[in-house]
Amino acid sequence: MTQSAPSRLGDLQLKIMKRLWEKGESTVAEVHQALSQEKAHAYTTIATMLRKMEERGLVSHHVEGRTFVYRAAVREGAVSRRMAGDMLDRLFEGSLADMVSHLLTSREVSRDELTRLEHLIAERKKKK
Amino acid sequence: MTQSAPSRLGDLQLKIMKRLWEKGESTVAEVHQALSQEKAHAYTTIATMLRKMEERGLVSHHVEGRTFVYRAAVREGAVSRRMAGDMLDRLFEGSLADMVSHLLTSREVSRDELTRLEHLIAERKKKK
DNA sequence: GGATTAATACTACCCAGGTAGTTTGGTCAA
DNA sequence: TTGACCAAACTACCTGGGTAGTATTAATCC
Repeated sequence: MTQSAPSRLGDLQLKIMKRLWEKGESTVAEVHQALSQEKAHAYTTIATMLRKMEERGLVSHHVEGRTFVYRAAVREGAVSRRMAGDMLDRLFEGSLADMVSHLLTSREVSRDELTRLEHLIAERKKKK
Repeated sequence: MTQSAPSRLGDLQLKIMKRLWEKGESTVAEVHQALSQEKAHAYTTIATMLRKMEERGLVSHHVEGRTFVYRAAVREGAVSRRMAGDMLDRLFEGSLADMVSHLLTSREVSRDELTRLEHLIAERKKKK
């Protein structure tokens, strides 16, 4: 888990990472199985993608018998933060308030979410 | 401005769009000039990119003398919302609170921003 | 009129994400 | 021991973003 988090991941890559983060480890077959619930992929597509991702340092593998067992090589939090931060900078010049403002006008946000947000902000303000 | 906003734009494309949103209209030379402050691009790179973007419906042009004058064909707000919303769904399953939580832990946020955020949330809560 | 200039058009790459077929090699059961 | 099966390896292709060189064309300046 030393690899620094990338600021961009493709759709498929992100889905694969999510599976690995959730399960800790997975074989190609398991990842393929899991993702195929949502959309069909060829087995080899997943295998190829995992190989490419390993080259990029996103995942690593060890061998069990003759099957590869993959695990994430970057932490979920780090990736989320990098990607979200990147977007924040690219689109809103780093202004969190601008981003939230845009998202609030275009999306349904439950009362519950709003309350959670209030608490987050209040909490953060206290620490300053 | 009928074109529906795309959920992904490359770096260069976004920078070009920002220039067009800001100025309303620009020639290739003007866009090239503006972007070259930050990083050098060949003139033809900008011209090619604009042509590709027109194919995709992101911009349109009219001719003045023999130079093309480009303008945005999608609204800034629509693009920001689409892109930010896409990211929100991809990374945080749509939970705004999760996203803000992550961003608050990893970034400097001024007291001022926090206050703006508070107001945004409060405002939104009232309207529910 | 011919040379220069400045604009677009055309063409060609590279790279990464995504997709998947084909090949190879090991394992296991009949 | 041979054939079926399964896993990885290899190869190839498409797409879109990014990059830029070369060709063409039209105006304008001497």
